[in-house]
Amino acid sequence: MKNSKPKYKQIIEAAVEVIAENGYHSSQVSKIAKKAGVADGTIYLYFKNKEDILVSLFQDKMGQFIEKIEQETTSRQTAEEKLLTLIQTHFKQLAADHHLAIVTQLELRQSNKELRQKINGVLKRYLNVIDSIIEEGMEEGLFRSGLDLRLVRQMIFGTLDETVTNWVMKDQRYNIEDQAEEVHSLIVHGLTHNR
Amino acid sequence: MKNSKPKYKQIIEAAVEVIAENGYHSSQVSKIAKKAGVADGTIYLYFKNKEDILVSLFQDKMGQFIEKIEQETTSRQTAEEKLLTLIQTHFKQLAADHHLAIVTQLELRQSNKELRQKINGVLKRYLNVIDSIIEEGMEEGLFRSGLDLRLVRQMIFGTLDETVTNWVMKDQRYNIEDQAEEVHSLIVHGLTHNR
Amino acid sequence: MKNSKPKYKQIIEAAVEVIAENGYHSSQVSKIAKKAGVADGTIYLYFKNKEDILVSLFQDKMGQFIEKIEQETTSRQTAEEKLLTLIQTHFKQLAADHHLAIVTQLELRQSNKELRQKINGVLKRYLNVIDSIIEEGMEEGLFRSGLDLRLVRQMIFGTLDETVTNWVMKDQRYNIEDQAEEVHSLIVHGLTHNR
Amino acid sequence: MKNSKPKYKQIIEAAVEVIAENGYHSSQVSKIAKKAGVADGTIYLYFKNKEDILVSLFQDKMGQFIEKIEQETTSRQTAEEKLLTLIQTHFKQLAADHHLAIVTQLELRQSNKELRQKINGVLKRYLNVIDSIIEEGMEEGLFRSGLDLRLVRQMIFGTLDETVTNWVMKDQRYNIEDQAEEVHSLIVHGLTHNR
DNA sequence: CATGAATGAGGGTTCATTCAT
DNA sequence: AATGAATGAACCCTCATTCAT
Repeated sequence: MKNSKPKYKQIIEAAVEVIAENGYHSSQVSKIAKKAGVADGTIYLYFKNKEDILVSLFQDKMGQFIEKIEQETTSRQTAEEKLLTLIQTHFKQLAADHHLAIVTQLELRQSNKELRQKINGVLKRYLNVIDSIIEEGMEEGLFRSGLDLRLVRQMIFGTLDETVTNWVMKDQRYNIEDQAEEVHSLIVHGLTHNR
Repeated sequence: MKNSKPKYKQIIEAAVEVIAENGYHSSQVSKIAKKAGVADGTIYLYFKNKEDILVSLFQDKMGQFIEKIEQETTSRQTAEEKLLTLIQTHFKQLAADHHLAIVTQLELRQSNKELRQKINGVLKRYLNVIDSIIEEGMEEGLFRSGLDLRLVRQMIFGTLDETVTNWVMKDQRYNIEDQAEEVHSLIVHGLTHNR
Repeated sequence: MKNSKPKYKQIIEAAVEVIAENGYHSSQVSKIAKKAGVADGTIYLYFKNKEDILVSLFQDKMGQFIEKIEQETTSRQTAEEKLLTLIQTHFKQLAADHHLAIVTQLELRQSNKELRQKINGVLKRYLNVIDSIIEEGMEEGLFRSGLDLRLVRQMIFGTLDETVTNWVMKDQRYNIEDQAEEVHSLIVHGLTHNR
Repeated sequence: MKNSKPKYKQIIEAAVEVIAENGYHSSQVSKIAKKAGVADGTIYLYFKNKEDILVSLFQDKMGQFIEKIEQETTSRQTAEEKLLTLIQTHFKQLAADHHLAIVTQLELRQSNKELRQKINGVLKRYLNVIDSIIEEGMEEGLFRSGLDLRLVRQMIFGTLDETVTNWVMKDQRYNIEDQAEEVHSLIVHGLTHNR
């Protein structure tokens, strides 16, 4: 009675698994349908086309991802603590879902420009969280005032993304959560001596 | 006198243009051949297969790219100056070749895992340059000792890559070279007050 | 009512016709699909690849061919009669299907070694029928004992095959069934006087 | 001075080797040219096209083959002896040139109908030798009069051809010359008791 | 809602042949 | 005579999407 209901979810979960296991280019709609336990045609009752599966997948998973980060960071006091929490939560969540990590860091990047732009739309919410923390830090006087918001955001996101991608490409063989503090320190203090 | 360029070069230049203009997945071998002014079959006298064009393109262009960076940085005195020069040269070169920027930042990422691994092989040389500068900075006492080389490298590369990608995705509408100093400052000093 | 034939059969029949009319090397999959009245892709729902069409065609047609020969021969009393019936049935069946005759005698021989080996596998069953008749004839005392089974089999099959091939190459302009008795006589009695 | 002369021969010998070693469909003109030690274009100074190489090869080799058979058979007294000699010489020559055996029995059969018809033109001379022996045998009273010349010719040629082909397909692992007498006996006396 | 058989467009690669040198 | 770089036509197969049931 309820098992047959959330076909939508079923299909998205299947897509994550199939893409993580087979790679983006070997993830045919029929393979996803099979893994989801539905007929090929059924996919098209829930998704406009194949790309729509991927966008929905990303929206769905990233929505939760960001929500969690929003939750965890708001409870912190200072911008510095919030930033640390953001990094820790970012790492923790991807470490907790190996399939998702592979899909977001490696496989979904192989999509075309159009799809990547939609993906960027989803990411905007995450970037806004980063922006808020930076602005708060500047207001607090903790961070230098006059920072170029866009550049800082790119530094932070670029650093996290590159860090996670390298970890995934190394088959997630080390514990990435252990590196949150050092990454945080690098971002906050840079390469030079902390006074 | 006019077509005296060796076919190999001709084809690589054509590939950059075709990919930049049409996108990775719409860049058929026949389109590249046409742009290069040669027959389809001629491509295969100079390249093993389509992937080989792309790998060669990347090796060729990145080879020059890195070489230039190596040249420019070695003439600088301190690690800090070298890092600034690296960033400036990185930005300057991509700003000077819009097509190449599109190809490396957006289109070539859509390739499959196998090709991306070959691309990473080429990038290694660039990462080594970064590593040397960091190590030099630590020896000089300019940078904190005890930095995790891999993390720092990932921060620097991730930041530059993300910065350039955003600039390309915004259709290169602003001058990225102007941002080199601020990016450098962020990396060296972090978000907090310098001293 | 009219297209009720299963697609599998439809495609095989189309393949025989197309190959007989156009020759092996001009028989593209798309041509077979068109003749069969299905889309190109449909072919691949029923056959693994192009070669599989040809192997299946041969298995299917030769299966019936040999079955018929087995049926007809078993009802005969002596080995000599069985051999005559085998020759008659062999000729009769190919005479009844001109397209098939062209395909088996001329076109399928142009296939590569791999395919020809699979074809030989199918032929084994026919060769076994011949062997049985020879052995029976020797046991009956009708044929010389001590005959080299392999050589005799090769003589019989080689003679029939060459006879049919010549008839096909002469555009099947004479009645090959009329020659069954004389061929039989040659095989059984050789060139010399029958006592 | 003389080494460079018979390019024509050089190319034909190269073709036999290349085809025997690589198979018909993997024997590109460039491969033959390389083995012959000439440039690709040079081939076309001596042969009209690729097919012409193969026809010439067959004419050349079969010319010698048949010549030898003509020589050996004429010196024999009776038709029966001549037939035995024909079989022995046929087997002996192919046994002496493994490459040629592979090419004529297996590889050249993969050619298209047109080429095979030209090949048959060359074989006519061989078939004439067979015909003469049969006619002689009938005149001598050794063979039954009233034999259908074409059928007998097909039986003899079909038997020899099938015998040799089987031997080649079994990688020439046994001595085919040893079987000449038994094959001869089968043809002359058939399956039944020799009186 | 669900199915799954059928569709058909699209592209990398080989290789016989040519021809300027 | 000889070269070999250049040509360009030709084809099998995959897979996202549809639609009759």
